[in-house]
Amino acid sequence: MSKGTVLPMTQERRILVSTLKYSRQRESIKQYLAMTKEHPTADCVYLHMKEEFPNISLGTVYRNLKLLTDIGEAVKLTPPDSADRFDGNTRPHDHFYCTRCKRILDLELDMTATMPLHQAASASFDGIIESSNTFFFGLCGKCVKEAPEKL
Amino acid sequence: MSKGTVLPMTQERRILVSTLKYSRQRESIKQYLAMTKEHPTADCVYLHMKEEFPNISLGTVYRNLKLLTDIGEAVKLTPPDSADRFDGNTRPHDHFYCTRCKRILDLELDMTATMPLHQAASASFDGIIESSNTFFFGLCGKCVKEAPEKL
DNA sequence: AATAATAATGATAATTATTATTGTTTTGAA
DNA sequence: TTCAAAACAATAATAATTATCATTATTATT
Repeated sequence: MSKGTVLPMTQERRILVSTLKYSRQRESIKQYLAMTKEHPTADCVYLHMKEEFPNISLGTVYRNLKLLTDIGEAVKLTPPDSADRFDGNTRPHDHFYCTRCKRILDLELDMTATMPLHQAASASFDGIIESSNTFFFGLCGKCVKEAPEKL
Repeated sequence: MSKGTVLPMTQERRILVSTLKYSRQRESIKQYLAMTKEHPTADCVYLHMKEEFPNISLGTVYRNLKLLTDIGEAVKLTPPDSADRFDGNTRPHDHFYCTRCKRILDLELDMTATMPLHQAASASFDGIIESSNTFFFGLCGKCVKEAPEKL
């Protein structure tokens, strides 16, 4: 099965999806997520949206981020020690979380490396594994360069 | 390098560790984490501790969970859609999060399966990867049995 | 095009998880 | 036994997120 962070759609949400109405705000959020590689928090998305929609409400941002996540047009990431982040790249991929600068970076891993993990997990488990997300921790290249002595 | 969820100890915390004083509350929390397989939340730990220490404060539980995590005697897990969980099993292992019942289960994976992942991640990355944690999502065996029709 | 139905919005209140503060008690070394 | 440091309980404060509600925007229907 596919590897990734997309959670299964619920029955309730399926109904909601069928009656989805267009909104300029949601469209703009989707577009922003699609182009950025920053993995922004809800608040960060909010600040960006304010440039286009000065009156946009933070609740609207949260509502749409959840909606986009539920219908599989965005992915929610939950790092330790900070707020949730959102990623418009919905292809299965993993992430690196820099413990110094708190940035999240995409990691497109080799399929031959990820398959055995999924296989091993399924083999040693009696339930059904639908997806997975691996968070790698350490120091990003930028942080290593900036202060290599602090390793 | 080792695989797991233990974040690197900070300088500040290292000092704290060197002057650590005994406390019955912390000892009990540690013992509870060591024996349970439930991956309890801070609040859940708090309720258990109340049986032994009726006056224990939730703040004390949080403080000690963070301390135990920092000195590597516990591991903090950050699932999506719910509060942080704590695991007294500090050996590197991954987790399964049931999207239906929200339980977290331990997954001891085959090393030959996890190594290529770590290697692939390191190879395609210019920083330093110190550890990782994979969250698998799906339905646990119990949920599949209880309602197989709802797959 | 006017109208009706309803989904989405902005404003804001409420909730949840977590951290910080403060005064008191416990611990362990001198 | 004394004393400073650490841990405590109680509680206030903060941050992130969700819920409520009256108004506005979107879509389907006449």
